[in-house]
Amino acid sequence: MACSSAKKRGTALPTPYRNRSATRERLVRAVGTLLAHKGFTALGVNAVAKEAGVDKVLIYRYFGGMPELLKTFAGSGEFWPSIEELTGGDTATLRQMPLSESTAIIMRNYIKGLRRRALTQEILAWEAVESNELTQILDNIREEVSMALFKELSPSLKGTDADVAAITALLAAAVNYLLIRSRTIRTFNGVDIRSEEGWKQLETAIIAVCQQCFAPRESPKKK
Amino acid sequence: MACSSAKKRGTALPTPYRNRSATRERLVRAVGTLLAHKGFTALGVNAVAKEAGVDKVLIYRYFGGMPELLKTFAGSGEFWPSIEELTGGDTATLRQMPLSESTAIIMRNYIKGLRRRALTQEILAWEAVESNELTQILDNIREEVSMALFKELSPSLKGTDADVAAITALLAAAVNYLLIRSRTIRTFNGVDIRSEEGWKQLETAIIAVCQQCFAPRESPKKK
DNA sequence: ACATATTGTCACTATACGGTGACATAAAGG
DNA sequence: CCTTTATGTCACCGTATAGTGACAATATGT
Repeated sequence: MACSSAKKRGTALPTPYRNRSATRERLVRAVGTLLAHKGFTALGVNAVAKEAGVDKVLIYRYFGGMPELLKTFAGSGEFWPSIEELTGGDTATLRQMPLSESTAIIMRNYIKGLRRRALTQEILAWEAVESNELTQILDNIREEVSMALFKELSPSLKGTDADVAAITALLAAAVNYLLIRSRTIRTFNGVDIRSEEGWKQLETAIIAVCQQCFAPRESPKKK
Repeated sequence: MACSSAKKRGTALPTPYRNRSATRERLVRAVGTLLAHKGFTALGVNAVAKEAGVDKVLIYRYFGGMPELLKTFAGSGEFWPSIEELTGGDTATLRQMPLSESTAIIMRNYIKGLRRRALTQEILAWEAVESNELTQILDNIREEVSMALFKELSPSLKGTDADVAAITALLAAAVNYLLIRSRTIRTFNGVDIRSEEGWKQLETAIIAVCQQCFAPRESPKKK
């Protein structure tokens, strides 16, 4: 594709820069850098074109508009932890564990995976105020992954009375919210959500919740 | 709006409509209705002035600008559950309860109090993307209330090993997030966050977490 | 080499925004 | 009564946005 076309007529300009796919890619990458750098409030055709160093009309020519460009951007990276990332790779052994253990591992990987994705955090904040191609794609992936995880852990689900879906929903929602808010505030409920210690604190709390709520029944006293 | 003022100079029209405080109030109320109706993305001097039916220059004359108007609006209503609302009124009896009970009550009141405040939910979403006079005030109130609650429950805090601050932070954060997201998505982790049943499900899950994690130690085995 | 289609630049429209100055009109006070 | 002050209306400025048409420069195919 990168047809680094030969010079044609004379005048060697070392700039064979008339490459459609290259500029397309520059635009897509510009979305990412702009999103990570300035946030989504600054994301518009003018800003993206300026960041990419090309004319904004090419956004319309090559993508049809910002929505399509966003869609392309959404497919250009991994914005969400995959099942492998969440489970640590071996779902087989995870399935054998008690639910209190497996959910703790998953939540720990979830925190780690999201904390290192600055772009995803930005999109998470975006999702709070707007629904567009990008956020919908991310929402779909999230829901698919969680459903697949439930399927994966289904044998473990029998051993508990707790509402696993609701409790894990709460924990994941809490992580999402605190990540979003850490961009604008420092403490939430007295917890420092900007420091490493604060997140260690939250992580151990989450693991404690998993262990307390999903603990295997040792003495089947009731039912 | 229809300032049916007298036509020309003569004759007393029964419309003494040159009232500063009245227009001030109209502007403040316009912020509320606009915020509840169109969301904060539509909140600007032009929109507020149009909604109030007055000229936007009065926003500058009477308030100095949007930030001050927002500040006034923030002081014009109760956007956050008070301690009384969260505790149910009698903090004395609450203090006697085991922590698993008192936190459950507080969380239940928190959900109820926030679910009925549509405007607060809008501001919560706003906080995800921007920091302004209104959101800062709300953040301060929230932190103050939570700190006051901790003080109120301090006698109960001795009886547990759990990190009460971290766990309650998680639960409150989860409620905030799910309320925000319910405006744009229907299900989160398989839970229907738009239905009454879904929130009942979440509420029982939260209460279960409180009971499991803050349960009083019956058998003091360690320490 | 030439004609053609592609790639890119520029200028422009229309719209909306925050903000300000000039001016009309009403109330208040002498 | 007339003057002064407060209240409200209007027109405008500068800026930024999304989007489009015209045109230059380059690559491509014959």
